[in-house]
Amino acid sequence: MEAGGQLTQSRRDHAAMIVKTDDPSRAIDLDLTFSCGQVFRWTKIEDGWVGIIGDSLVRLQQREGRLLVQSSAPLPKSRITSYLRLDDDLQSILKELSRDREFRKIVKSIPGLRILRQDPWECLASFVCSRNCRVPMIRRIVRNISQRFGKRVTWGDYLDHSFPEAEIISQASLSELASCGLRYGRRQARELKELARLICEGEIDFGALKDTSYAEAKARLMSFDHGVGNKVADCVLLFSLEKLESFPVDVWVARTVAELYHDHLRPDLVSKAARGRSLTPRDYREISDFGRSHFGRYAGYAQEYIYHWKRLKEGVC
DNA sequence: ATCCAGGATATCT
DNA sequence: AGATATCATGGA
Repeated sequence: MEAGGQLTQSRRDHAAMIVKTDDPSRAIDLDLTFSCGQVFRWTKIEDGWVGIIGDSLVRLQQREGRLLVQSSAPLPKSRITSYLRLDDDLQSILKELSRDREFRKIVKSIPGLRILRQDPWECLASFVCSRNCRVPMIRRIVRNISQRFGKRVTWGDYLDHSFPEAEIISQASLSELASCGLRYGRRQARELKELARLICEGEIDFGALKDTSYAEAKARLMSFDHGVGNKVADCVLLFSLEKLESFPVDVWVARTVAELYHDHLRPDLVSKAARGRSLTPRDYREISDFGRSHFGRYAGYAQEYIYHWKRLKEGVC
């Protein structure tokens, strides 16, 4: 191919694709969406967010009523809109969730926060690693795993690594995994390896889980005793398996629900959650079930708004 | 130093 | 079935 053709090809790859977000139903705030603790591998560089979708390095820039998208390799626009869940009518969802004064206040303070549609394996691995960690540490662990086991991707000045396939992790050494910062000695490393193996062997089939009900998919994910309990399962179901009714409960959500909706919970649970005490499975179920019954089919969105609003208010992030 | 983090599991009563 | 003990680490 002649030089002119290559230049044209190169320009086409690096030209910014425009995704329109001017309609209120497609509103999105990248800062809120990437820093709300649902995903751990996007970083803000200058005025853009850089991360990986599939095997491509992607840079997203927020502009008035639109997003500018650039990537190291051509990506169909549908891949971007799917990842960002721009197919969710955010305006309608938030309207449906705004059933009380407290929640309307929350929505008003952080409009444009969206749930993403993540890769299930990366999401599962991330939240298995999340146990006993704060968000910045989760980010570091997931980054370490990617750097050590993922594929190197470069694009201009940017360098990053894809998240390693389950097959790679299923063959990784425990000590090498543990040295990425996983907790509890080699225990979490073993859990991650076992989960990777189950995925490779088809025992965990994300496609099938997407087509299953929330309750069945959750029971399946929790049935292996490899580090996936209530909380991790709910996060994976919400952030990567289309279960928007999932209502994950961590210490922040428990505390905030106890504060805002104390009339709906047992008094002893309210005081326990307010003090940040750890929850029993029964406590977890009570708060999570409340979330689903109060907010309905989009309870997961409500959970994420509550979580991020509280953390911003407390100055944690 | 002490406390805590987007908890899960094995082991009791 | 529901409470309790244990796991074990970087950072504030």
